[in-house]
Amino acid sequence: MKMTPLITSAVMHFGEMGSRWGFNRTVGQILALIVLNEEPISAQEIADALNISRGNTSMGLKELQSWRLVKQHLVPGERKEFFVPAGDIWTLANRVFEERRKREIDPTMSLLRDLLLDAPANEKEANAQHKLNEIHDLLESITAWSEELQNLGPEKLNTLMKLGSGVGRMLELKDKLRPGKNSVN
Amino acid sequence: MKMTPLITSAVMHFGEMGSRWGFNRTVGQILALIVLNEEPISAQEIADALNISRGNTSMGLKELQSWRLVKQHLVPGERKEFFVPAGDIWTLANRVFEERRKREIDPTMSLLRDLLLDAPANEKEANAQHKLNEIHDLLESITAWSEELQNLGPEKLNTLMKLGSGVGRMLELKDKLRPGKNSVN
DNA sequence: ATAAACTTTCAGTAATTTCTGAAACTTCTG
DNA sequence: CAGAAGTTTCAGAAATTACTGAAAGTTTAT
Repeated sequence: MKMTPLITSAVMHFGEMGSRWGFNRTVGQILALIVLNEEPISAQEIADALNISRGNTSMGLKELQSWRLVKQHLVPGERKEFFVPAGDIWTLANRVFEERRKREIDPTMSLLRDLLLDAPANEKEANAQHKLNEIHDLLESITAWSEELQNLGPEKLNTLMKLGSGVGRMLELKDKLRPGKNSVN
Repeated sequence: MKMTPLITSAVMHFGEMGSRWGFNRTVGQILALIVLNEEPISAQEIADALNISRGNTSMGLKELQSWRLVKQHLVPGERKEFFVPAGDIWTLANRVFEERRKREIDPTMSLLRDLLLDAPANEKEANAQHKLNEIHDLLESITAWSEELQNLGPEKLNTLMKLGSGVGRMLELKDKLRPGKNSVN
């Protein structure tokens, strides 16, 4: 399980970036290693390759499973558990988005909803509530959007992508085609 | 500068979430406080309201300025510096996206480009490079997409939003309307 | 030029997060 | 069922990150 120089660079980098992506260095490294290895890899091999303790490896794998980024892979005849990516790159990216949304947006939405229920005690609070409401709506849009894009799937998303700045023009086109209607539904 | 209970809850929550959004607790609290206060607020007032040291406040404000989320606001006749949000909620959200992209995606894209330049040393590396290439392309799409959506601006984005799952159908519609063309451009 | 009012910096400390490794646990095999 | 092969847990240690507060710096007024 010695890593080639190329894989080492990539794994180290994903470790550094890990913390920015919502998990820690080790978890980032483990993920990179699993994704870049065509063969399933055992926990012990991971610990050896990355020079980390077996315990830490176990925790990292647990976290990656909770993010649904890696899954176990049973090799017939082997006692150990092996690990493989939980899907292709597109799937993994989607999972990261989803999990991050759960951790970064949902709790805030929930708090904002609560705070908006109470009647404002005074002028100051009324103003703050207005701002909070704006934030709430924005987060709601972002959530809806990201779900939308996910459902679209990679192919259609790519079509839309290639449209580039044409998206704006297409929206105008649509309005001309179906005057008086605001939705295709 | 005593905070009302509502504002306190919101500020505390944004503090907790701060770390998940890419900055630390204090920075999150300062941002919330500035956004929720209609009046410009001084560094000293912030330090008092949040019970943090003047030094920490200064560093937090510096960071928020580096994210382009707050800006200074000179009150005529006052010696102190006051602070206000650097724009409306939409603008602030965009800035957060942009800054995070710079920190979370750009460095990886750059590394990936480098790693893809070298010829693979063996079978293993060739496979890894293929995966890295997929990741690179995905990140590129994400970047292009987010720029696109930002340029669209909130109004058009909302139109698109309301379309909901109709976006997919609209793409098909487009293809029927302009057979043989793959772009509106 | 001095002093007053304010801001920034940064060395040291405090708080938080991550990692280790030994012990406990689980499964399989003979 | 004993023990071998493997996994997980978790208390304490190590590493990292954030915070304080005093000293240095800046700007304005007189």
